[in-house]
Amino acid sequence: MTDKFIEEPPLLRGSGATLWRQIASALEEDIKADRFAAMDGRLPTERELTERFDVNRHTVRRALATLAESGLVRTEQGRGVFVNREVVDYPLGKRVRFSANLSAQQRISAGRILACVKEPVQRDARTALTLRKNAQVWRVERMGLVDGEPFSLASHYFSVARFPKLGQAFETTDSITEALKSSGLADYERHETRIYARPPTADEIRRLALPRGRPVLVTESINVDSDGKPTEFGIARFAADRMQIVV
Amino acid sequence: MTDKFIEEPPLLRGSGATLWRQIASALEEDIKADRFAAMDGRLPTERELTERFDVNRHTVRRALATLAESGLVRTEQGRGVFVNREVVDYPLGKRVRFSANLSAQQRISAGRILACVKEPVQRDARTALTLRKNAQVWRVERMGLVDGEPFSLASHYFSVARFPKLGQAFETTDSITEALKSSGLADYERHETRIYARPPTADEIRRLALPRGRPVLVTESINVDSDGKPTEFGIARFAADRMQIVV
DNA sequence: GATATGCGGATGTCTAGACAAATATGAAAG
DNA sequence: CTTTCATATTTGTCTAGACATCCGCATATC
Repeated sequence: MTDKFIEEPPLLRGSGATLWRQIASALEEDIKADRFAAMDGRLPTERELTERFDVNRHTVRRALATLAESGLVRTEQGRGVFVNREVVDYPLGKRVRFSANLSAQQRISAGRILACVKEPVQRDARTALTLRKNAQVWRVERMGLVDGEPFSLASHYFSVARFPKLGQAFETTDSITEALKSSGLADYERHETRIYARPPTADEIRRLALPRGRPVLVTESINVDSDGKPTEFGIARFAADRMQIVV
Repeated sequence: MTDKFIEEPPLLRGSGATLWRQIASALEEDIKADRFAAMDGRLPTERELTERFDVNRHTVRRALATLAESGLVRTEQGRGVFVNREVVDYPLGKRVRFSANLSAQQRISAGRILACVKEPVQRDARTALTLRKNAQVWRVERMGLVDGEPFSLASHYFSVARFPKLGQAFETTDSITEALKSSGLADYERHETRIYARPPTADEIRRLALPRGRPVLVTESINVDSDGKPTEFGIARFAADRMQIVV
């Protein structure tokens, strides 16, 4: 068949169940069956839905409003209604490892090292890592993936003096933890994290596949080794509509 | 003035701010200033609000819907729209004292002893306090108040054999903890609590100022002393729309 | 006195249509 | 090729009216 919805059963009128509830649950079913994937998660327009269900536009809007209320979809004026990707919890405990926690959420996390360069330390990283002026640091750019989709963009800074051979490690692994281990750092924990949000750059919009007008959530975190000495300064940018930080 | 809303400033039309948002915030302000107290927390009818703001009924309903969404009011079909009294958290930890927790919630708790009688123990209390048949118990009826409003009705049972002079203590205090202390019980903790709900009696409707059709939430709890011996059996009835139990 | 019945008033649902605001798209201009 | 502009599309807001459903209350009936 050419149209998935051509055989839509008519709504039950005057049966106790309201029309808008029936529409909402029909759409909810479609969403959960991923039937809007072909339209990149976009729902039919309100006009199309009025034809599909043969009701007034306001009745469709009532249904969409409840779906938006429950977080299942979001409406964007002038663009359409879109299925919300599921929100990923991002816990910020001292000893929590993101990938381990994601496994608990039945998700697959992965990453890709985009770049690894040696450069003079800049202001924030220098303060965080307590380095002297003009010290050399590794800057590692990494894209985090959840279920294969771009999820985060992170810049990690490490002292070259402390980890002289860290750069080579990233030729064989995409994991920060692995690379640090091969450089002699067995364990670390989160020391301090600051969280804020800002509008995205054009690059972030493209790389994180951000919807128009959505901010990026930024975390700046300092990790320390078992002696409490700072080992890493990281700035991570997240698609704010796809995750929430849990403290 | 005879009408609090007679001088309602007209809504700003075409000023960027939507009418329903202006209506919602005007009503929110009225609610927070307690201006519906004279009507027992009932808002004007939708028809009256359309006249007050000079808009269509649907526009008023849009505003009311958002207020209901945020929990500020509740609508009852065929009756009206009512201000929700704020919900009080009632934690059920072993060592938690209600009044102390309420202070943390910026509320004032108090109580009033309604009655204190000596009588033969009944079934539930006898099981809970492990007393023999026909043993005498104190039954203390107490009304709990939060911010001066009736909040709970509780029956407390204590063994007369264990606390022979407890009855006199309530002539000078309204606090259960105080009275027990004067009878030699310095400390106790919560042992077990069962929770259920049922329709209220006429007396409970009156004393707790229950809205029509609302159930009472009932807790049956056993407190024990530091040796683990049961000291108190209590049945408390709460207005379920004014509190939630936190376990 | 207790029980039905009916009525008015309240909120709930649905339809119909208009205009506003934001967006997407393609044509025209530089 | 890029920018600007007009236009069509899409969602947002508001109005108008009809009927349904639920509630409270007065009245009638047994």
